[in-house]
Amino acid sequence: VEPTRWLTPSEDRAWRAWLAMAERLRAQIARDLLVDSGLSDADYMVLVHLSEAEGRRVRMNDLAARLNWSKSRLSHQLARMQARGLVQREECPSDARGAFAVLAAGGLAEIERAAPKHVASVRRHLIDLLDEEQLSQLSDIAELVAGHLRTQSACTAARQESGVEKSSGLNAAGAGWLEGEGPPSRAPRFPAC
Amino acid sequence: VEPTRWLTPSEDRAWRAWLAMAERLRAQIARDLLVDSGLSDADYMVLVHLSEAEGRRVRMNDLAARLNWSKSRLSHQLARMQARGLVQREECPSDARGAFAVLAAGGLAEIERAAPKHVASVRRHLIDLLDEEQLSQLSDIAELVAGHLRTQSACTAARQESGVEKSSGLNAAGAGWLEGEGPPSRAPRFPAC
DNA sequence: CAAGATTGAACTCTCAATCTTA
DNA sequence: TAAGATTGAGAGTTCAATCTTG
Repeated sequence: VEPTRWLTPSEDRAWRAWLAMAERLRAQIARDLLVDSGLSDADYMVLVHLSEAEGRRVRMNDLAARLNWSKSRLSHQLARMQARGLVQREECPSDARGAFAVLAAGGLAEIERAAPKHVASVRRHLIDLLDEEQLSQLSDIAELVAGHLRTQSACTAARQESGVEKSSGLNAAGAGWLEGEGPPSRAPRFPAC
Repeated sequence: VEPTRWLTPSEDRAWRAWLAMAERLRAQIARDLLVDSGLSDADYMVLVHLSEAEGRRVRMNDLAARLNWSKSRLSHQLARMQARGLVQREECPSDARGAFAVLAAGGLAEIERAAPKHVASVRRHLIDLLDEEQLSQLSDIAELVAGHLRTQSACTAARQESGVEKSSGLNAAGAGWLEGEGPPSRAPRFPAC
């Protein structure tokens, strides 16, 4: 068994800070959106992607991929949005199996109404808090991490084949505890999820 | 009506990169945890907080606050975990209304088994991808943003009282479109949620 | 059979109502 | 009455099965 490289204090700080930011920011912006515009973040994301697409229509499969959603989730979500007049479904001429999700007039109206307040919310809780340098640091870090997760299957496969470590050459000096020994003091600190 | 300050290209880049990182990282680490250890991220977070607490017990109210969860969510979650032998409930001697969530033997065993693989997952998908400088940049940014959202009620109140802008003195030169005009080209780009 | 998409059931989360005690 | 906590119903998500077409 290999020794577990626990997180160093500064790594743990980064991880917990990330967790707090991710959860609170997501929750707050979703809350603002719902209160201000009556849209869930799922609703909004669908409307954004459709509004940006050529002809305001996207194949279901394609849309699910862009949103990183399962087909099932998208199908249920669109059924609800269709019932509210935000989107429509259309058949695909070139492939009879396929279906298009199409932005309906009501959906366009909704997102046009919602967008200004949503932008303000994003500014208030994130963008306007950061200076130019921090903004570009965040972009770089986020693109790096997201890019590394581009292909989920590759990551999962890699994890199962080889051992768990050696993911990159960046391993800092291995300041950590040994497995079985656990984190030091009373009240052990496991890394938060 | 005030003109909407849309996101500049570099701001939009940061926001979309953040969204992609947040969603993919959360999903991947939750997937790893479930496959490797049979725990949901909610399960794991509860176990972490209980394992770190004095006496491995936390008042329900307190635990809900630390997790940023509603009382209702925590109550349901603990009911499920209790049925699996991960936690127990105990009465509070000093306040008969209160209840403690207590880490059960099974829960301790589960998190001890899960933690090493979880740390490896966190390293693989985030920590080991960043150098020391990026790690501290991430910590600083995340703590700043999370700290600003510390008091959700304050934020919500502030938004409703005054207008939407003027959140801080950091406003860059207002490169944006005017309201009603909308984003420029065909296929308008609204800020993604 | 594989790919595109939908369906239903089980599970999780949210919201409002409820119950008990300070 | 307010605080701590639970409950049940409704909404959203996931998982496996299904249906149709390439």
